[in-house]
Amino acid sequence: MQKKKYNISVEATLEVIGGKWKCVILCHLTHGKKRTSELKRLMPNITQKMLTQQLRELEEDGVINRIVHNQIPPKVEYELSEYGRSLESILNSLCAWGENHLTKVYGDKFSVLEDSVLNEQLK
Amino acid sequence: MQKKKYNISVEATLEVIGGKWKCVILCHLTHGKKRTSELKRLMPNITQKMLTQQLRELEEDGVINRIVHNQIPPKVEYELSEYGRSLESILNSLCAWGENHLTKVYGDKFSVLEDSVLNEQLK
DNA sequence: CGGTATCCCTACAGATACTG
DNA sequence: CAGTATCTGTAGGGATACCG
Repeated sequence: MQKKKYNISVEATLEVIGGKWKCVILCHLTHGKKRTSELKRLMPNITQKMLTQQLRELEEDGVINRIVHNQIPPKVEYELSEYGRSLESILNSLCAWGENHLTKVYGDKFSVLEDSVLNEQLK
Repeated sequence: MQKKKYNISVEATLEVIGGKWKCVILCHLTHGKKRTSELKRLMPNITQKMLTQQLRELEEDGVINRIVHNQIPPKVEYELSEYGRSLESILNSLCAWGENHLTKVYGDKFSVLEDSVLNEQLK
């Protein structure tokens, strides 16, 4: 058997977006093309290693594009591929559900730090 | 700080449905109430320990209900809670995307084993 | 049948240092 | 800036046995 067996189709989805950071990365990319360093700032808790690793896997699965600008200093950008954009509505739903969930759990004042508050987080 | 900090709201969603088996369990429950043993048969690769653990966490987060029938032999059923049903459209989308993805990757004949083929899988 | 309790191990991820 | 390469540690999860 060369093909992996799945007992339910959602497992195939999870194989693509189920990594520890993949949904988060993809969500950020729904807001547009991002440089590596931007992603790192957007995810203060991810390590360089994990970031690269997860990006590679997402690229292999065809949901993101890696754009290398040949220049010094290096500049690499990532964006949702056309195929990856087929995940956009799911990603948006996931974000929306999370927001609503936080409101439900913590009340109106919950602590999602959007892109704005990143300055003081750079430990 | 008593509240966990999230850098993006999808992290809150992942906290609820991001466990290794949670999406799979929830997908099965979108098809209706299920007994513990049914779930185990639907997920041949999950261990009793993980199944119970994931079910407990889903229950704590309020997305599933645990229904205990006081009888011998014991009978316990799980179902999506009302709150959990707010995840249904996401779960369905995840399943649908996975099906489409498998078709894309493997062609029309892919190996998702739906509920039907479970007989010969009970190793 | 459904659920605990143990033991145990490895795969994943963190830290650090280095390269082009 | 972006990305490797090592080393290391730990906690997530497997196997097994047992309980109500």
